[in-house]
Amino acid sequence: MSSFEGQMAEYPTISIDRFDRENLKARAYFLSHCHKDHMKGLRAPTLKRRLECSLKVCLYCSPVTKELLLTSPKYKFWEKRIVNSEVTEMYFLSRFLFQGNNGTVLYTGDFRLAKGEAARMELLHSGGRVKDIQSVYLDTTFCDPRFYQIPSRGECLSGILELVRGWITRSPCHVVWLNCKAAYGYEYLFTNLSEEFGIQVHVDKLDMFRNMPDILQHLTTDRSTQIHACRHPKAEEYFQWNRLPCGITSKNRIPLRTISIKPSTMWFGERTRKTDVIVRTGESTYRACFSFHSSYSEIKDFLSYICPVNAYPNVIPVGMTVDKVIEILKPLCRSSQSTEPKYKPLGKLKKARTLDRDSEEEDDDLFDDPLPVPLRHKAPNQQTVHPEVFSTTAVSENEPGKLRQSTGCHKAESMQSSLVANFVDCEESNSESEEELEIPASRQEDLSPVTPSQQKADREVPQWEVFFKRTDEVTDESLENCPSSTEAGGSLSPKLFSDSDGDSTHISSQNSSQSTHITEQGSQGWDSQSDTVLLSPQEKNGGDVTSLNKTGCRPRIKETVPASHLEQNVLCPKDTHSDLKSRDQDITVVPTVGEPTTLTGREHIPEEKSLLNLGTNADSQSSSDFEIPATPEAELPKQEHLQYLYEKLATGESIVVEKRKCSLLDT
DNA sequence: GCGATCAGGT
DNA sequence: CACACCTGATCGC
Repeated sequence: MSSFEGQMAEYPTISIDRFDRENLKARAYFLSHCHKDHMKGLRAPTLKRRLECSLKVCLYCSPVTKELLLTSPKYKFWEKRIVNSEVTEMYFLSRFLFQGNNGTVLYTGDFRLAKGEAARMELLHSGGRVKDIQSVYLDTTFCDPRFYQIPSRGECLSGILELVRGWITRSPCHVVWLNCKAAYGYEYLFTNLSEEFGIQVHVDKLDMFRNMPDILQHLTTDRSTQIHACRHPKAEEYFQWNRLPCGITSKNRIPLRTISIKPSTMWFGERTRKTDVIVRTGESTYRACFSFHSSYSEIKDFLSYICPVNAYPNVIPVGMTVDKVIEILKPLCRSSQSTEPKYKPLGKLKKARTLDRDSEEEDDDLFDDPLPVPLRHKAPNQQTVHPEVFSTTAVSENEPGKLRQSTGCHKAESMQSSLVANFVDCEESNSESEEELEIPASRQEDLSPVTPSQQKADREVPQWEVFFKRTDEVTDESLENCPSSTEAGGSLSPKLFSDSDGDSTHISSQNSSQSTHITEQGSQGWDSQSDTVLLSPQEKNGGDVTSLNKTGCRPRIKETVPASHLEQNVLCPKDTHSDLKSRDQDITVVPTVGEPTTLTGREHIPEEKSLLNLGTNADSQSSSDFEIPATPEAELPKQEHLQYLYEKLATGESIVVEKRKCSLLDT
């Protein structure tokens, strides 16, 4: 369960995966995926009211997330306020990378990345090197030595396929029920099963996938299939009586023979031999290994690779404490690894400021100073916000050719001061106040969007600068003032399965590791296992990464990835005029969004960015970089640092050199 | 009546 | 073990 409060110390004016409390004041929202624990407050009346008053407030999420979100009427009010942030959907994970004056910050969302895979993620690299990441807000669900290793996705999928095969091939009346807990996230499992056996998977509803053909084709509402993933509150009880959640108990008058497979996380210690990706828990019940999150060793591998200055846990595993988790993360962060001086994030440049900043801003200077260095390593959600000024740039990878940048500098007012003012000026009136400028329609069109529906939204897209401003527009008071809104086993081969009691294992993960075949397929999911590789968008047919590959196109493993050229991918909001100014100073949001679930579909979006990645490389990064591991350990003298400095020097910006200190969350 | 929270269960 | 919900009870508005 995510305990992330929604705000990042570096960019406190935006909120991610949390929409309550302090987050009600955010200038922009980001949703990484549609799991309830990441949607807290998203449909609350208070937020809804705020939207009605603040026309600039938008929600950034991937098309797939948008699609799933809007399937529920409860979230319909967001429809016109959703901005497509999809960029590199090839990752199965949903993550956002923010690049701005306060440093490059990565919010991982929930993710699972196999060892070594970070090296293939273009968004994390620049110029053949790992980017200089100031902070990472990490999915630490399994950041506990107890969860040292979790069988790879490919291994797990392989085990499930074999289990299913051993059952459904016995007779048409032998059916399996996939007892899935979460609403989304198992799509890759369904699509792989469907593809493998040529049988669609029965689900209760599939309208949410209506625009995701690659998933849709593998699902059905016809209960006569042999593979079910339907759900019902009393499903377990039904199952006891050989009744599936959808109610059927027989086929052609012949009683069904059913087995249930419950995807659940299985983990193994550092030295334990990994085995049993499938465990038999009863006469006709099994548990199959399945994880949405990275294992302890995967987390460490990932973190040591990106080597950020700071790492903040988004989740505190049960039985752990924040301090303990931090103790684990800290040694993997830069400050503790080398003594080299590191450069602090630069504050906004004066030069940039003058250029970008809106004239209206009053006390810009007050906030000019570079952020106090080490961004506070306080808790992720720090209440005290420092006023900061910065310009933002959003790049959309979608349209390679069109890069829109928006830059602007804003300084933030202190919360108090801005509250009222903003509320009055901006929120109450639909017309944008000075701060929130209207974006020329033409410009907006340029933004990345894609789907028709989105275009509309895009038009209303607020300017990035606004988001990052520190002003808080909403106060309780203001909220109140707003107008109220109107609106069986036994027969299976012993080798394959083991009884939960113990001993026997069945489908060994070790063996399965060889099944590259399966693994490949598995790569579609968001998380790729060790052998799986990230797929490029194209492979998916424009579809989602996740799941799907199967449809016709088999994912190739080792694809080089994606690319998100960060620089290119920016979602960009407004401001054309300031365009290319000092890019460095702008905040770039590079959402690499994917549904954690496997849905990363972009199917509904035609042109898609599929092209995005591939082709163009933005700056210095070339796709070839993937193949080249970016010397993880090479801590320092990074070229990028030098390059960074050169750029700063070239633009006349000031550079602050900081002595390296270890400052991982100072708590 | 609704939402938020907690407990409990799958 | 944990997860990602669900349900139901309680409390407050």
